[in-house]
Amino acid sequence: MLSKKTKYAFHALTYLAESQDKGAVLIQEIASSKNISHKFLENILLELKKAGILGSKKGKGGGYYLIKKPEEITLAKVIRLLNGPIAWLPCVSLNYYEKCADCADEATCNMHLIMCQVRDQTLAVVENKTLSDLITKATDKQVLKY
Amino acid sequence: MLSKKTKYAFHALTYLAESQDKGAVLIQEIASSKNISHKFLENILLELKKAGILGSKKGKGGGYYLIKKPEEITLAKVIRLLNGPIAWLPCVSLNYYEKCADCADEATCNMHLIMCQVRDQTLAVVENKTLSDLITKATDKQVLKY
DNA sequence: GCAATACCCTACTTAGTTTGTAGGTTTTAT
DNA sequence: ATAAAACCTACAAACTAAGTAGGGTATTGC
Repeated sequence: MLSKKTKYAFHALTYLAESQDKGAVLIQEIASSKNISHKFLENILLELKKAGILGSKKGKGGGYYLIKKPEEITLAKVIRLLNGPIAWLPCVSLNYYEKCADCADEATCNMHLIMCQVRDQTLAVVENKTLSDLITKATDKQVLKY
Repeated sequence: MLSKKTKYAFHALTYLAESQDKGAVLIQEIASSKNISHKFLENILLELKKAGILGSKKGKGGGYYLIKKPEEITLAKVIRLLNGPIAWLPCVSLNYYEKCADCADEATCNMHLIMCQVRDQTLAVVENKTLSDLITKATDKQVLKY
């Protein structure tokens, strides 16, 4: 299951994507609009900034804004950042790999092979979907849900 | 990520599948063979029993045994039982469905649709793989790993 | 300049889940 | 009867997620 942190991140990102023409957006504006604790959201936006997804401007008139195009921000990147590994086992994780303690040979381990399949099937979706697939079209207004 | 409980369940099930001809197997035998705390494993086996996967025999000479053929026990069933929902969001879960608070219409929610895809891709694997895909062939001995 | 603004940073608290432990009860074979 | 083994309830410890607190620091508008 995706953590609240991850969901909040997607909420904030979609909000920012829809406000791209307005320049920097206040944390407070996103927080109250999406019903997220201001301080909690602050941490999330900071993480997204450190990951190179968001930029920020300090001082009066400051705020956060996207520094990438929505179609360049994959769901996989956001999920890995806020939620952690996508794989079900450390030994099949591409970004958080850890060797199995009780396994001699990954090439012949049945569980390993099956979990690789699960990972690849999942990645086939989330590596190819981006923020642009989440944002609502102006002409086709709808509520984002998750 | 799969919990230890889930991994332990798979370890125990593979052990039992490989011991099918020997009748009831002691908790202690599985626990020490797979390096699992006896008492913790006890709870897991009990859950598997209540789910109709295992049978048991009390008293002297008792133990646990499979009451289904390995090829009838899907990974999905075990994962749902010990690990919880397979879906990434409650609103796309087939077995643990919950409505989203902040969503009016699932049919038009972009996130909902994408998460359905992830779920279906995952299920395509784990609903079609069974315990028989995990057990080692007698002629092709290998170590199970996860 | 300077005060207001708003991001930045560290640490802490609270709540919930996972993992594991303890001890007793019931059932069965011998 | 007795020993063996599953069954059951409750609790404890460890870990993680979620949220809070308070100040520090850079920038901007006036």
